[in-house]
Amino acid sequence: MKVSREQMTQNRGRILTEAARLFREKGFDAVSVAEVMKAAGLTHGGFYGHFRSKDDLIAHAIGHAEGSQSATGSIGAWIDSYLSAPHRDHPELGCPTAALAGLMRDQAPEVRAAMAQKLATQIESLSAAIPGADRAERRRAAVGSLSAMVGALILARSVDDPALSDELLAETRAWIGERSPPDQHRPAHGSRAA
Amino acid sequence: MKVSREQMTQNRGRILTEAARLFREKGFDAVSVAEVMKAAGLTHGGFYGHFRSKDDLIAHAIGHAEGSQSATGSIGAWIDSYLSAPHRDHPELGCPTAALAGLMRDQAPEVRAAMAQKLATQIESLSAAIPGADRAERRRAAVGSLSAMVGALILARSVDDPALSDELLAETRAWIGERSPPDQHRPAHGSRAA
DNA sequence: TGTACATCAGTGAACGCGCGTTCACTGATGTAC
DNA sequence: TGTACATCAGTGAACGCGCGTTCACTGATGTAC
Repeated sequence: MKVSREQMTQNRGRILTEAARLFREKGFDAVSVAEVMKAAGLTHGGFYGHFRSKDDLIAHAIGHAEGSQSATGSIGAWIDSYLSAPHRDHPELGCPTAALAGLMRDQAPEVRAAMAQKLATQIESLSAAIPGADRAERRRAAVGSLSAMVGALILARSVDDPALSDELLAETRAWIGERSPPDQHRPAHGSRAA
Repeated sequence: MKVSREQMTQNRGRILTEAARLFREKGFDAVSVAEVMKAAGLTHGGFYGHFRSKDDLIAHAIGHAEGSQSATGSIGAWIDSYLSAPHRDHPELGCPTAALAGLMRDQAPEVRAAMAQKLATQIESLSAAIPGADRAERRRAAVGSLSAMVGALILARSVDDPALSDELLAETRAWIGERSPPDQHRPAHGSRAA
C-alpha cells in the first residue's frame, strides 16, 4: 500500500524522532529496528526503504536529536536546568551528547562522525553564549564547563544510589558556579557561592 | 579434566582480569562470554562454574577493574595523566568509571550497584588527596573535578576528529588547572600545562 | 606412604532466542493519454 | 477532467547468524583407607 510522497516524508520524520528518543532512553543495542518502526506506527519491513542500515539510522538520529534545553535566559539558569533531577531522569528528551557519547566506542565511522559534528556545534553554541571579550577564554570555559556538565550527568545517571546521584548534580553545579559568575568578572580567589 | 583448587582460583582471576580489560575496551554488548573465556585461556562451557550469568561477571569485573593510575605524586600530575592522549587511547587499562559509566543505562541492578560502589570509592579517595582544610570544600572539588575529567575523557573518546579530541583534553586540563593550583595558591591567571 | 575411587573443573556440541536484513506481494498513488 | 496502468511505500513471513546458556561427558584431583 503505497502512500503519498508527503506521507512518506512524515513517516521518515517520525522514524527519526522515535529513534532519537528510544536511543537516548535505552542505548543503541537495546533498541531494535522493529521497536523503532512500531513506535513510528509502521512495520519493520519498510525500514530499508528509508535507511540503508541500522547504523545509517543511528547516524541520522544523532543529527536529528534535539535536547529540549531552553536556550533562553542566562547561562547560569541553563546550567542549573542541565544539571537538574528532571534532566537526569528523562534522558529520552534531554541532551543527546550526554545520553550517547558513552556509547561511541564500537560504533561505525559514520556514527562517530555524526557525534563529532553534534559536539562541535554544541561547543560553538555554548562558547558564543558565554560572556567575556577573549575568544580563546570563552572557548576554554565552554569546553571545560561542558565536560563537567556531561560528566556529572552521565555519572548521576549511572549510579543506583539516589543520594550520591543528587550530590553529583548539586556539587558540580556549585563547583562550576564558583568559577563562572553569572555576569562578568570573577573575584580575586573565587569563593563565590560557597 | 579437573584442575587443582589453586589453579581454579587463578583461572577465576584471569577471567575477571580479561573481562575487565575487554569490557573497558569494547563495552559489554560487544564482548561475548566466549571471547572472555578464550582470552583467559579457557573454553566457554566452563564459564558457569565461576559465575551465575554474564551480568554476574560484569558486576564482579567492575569491582575487579583497577585503572593503572599512578596515585603517586601531586594531584596536578595525576589530573594531567588522566587527561592525556595515552589514557584516552587505551581505555582497556584506564579508569573503569570513564570507560563504563556511559553503559549503565540498561544494566542489571547488581551491575549498577557495583558501579555506584566504584564511584563512591573514587570520590572519597580523590577528596582525601585534595589539599585544603574544609572537608565539604574538598569533597566539592573532588566531585566537580572528577565530573570534568570523566566528561572530557568520554567526549574525547567519542569523537572521530583528532583535533577536537585533543582540544577537549587540553582545554579541560587548563580549565581545571585555573581553579585548582598545583600546590596551594594559584598564579594571577593560571595557564598551567597549556 | 601407597592405592581405589568419588568428586568436580573444564570441554565442546547443542539449544532457543532475538536480532538485522531480505523478499515476494499488495494496493494506493500519481502520471500518461 | 476522466480513465488505464506503471510505480513503489509499506506489509509480514522468512532467512542466517551470533549470542547466552545448558548438558552429557572427561580425566586429573584429592580423599578415605
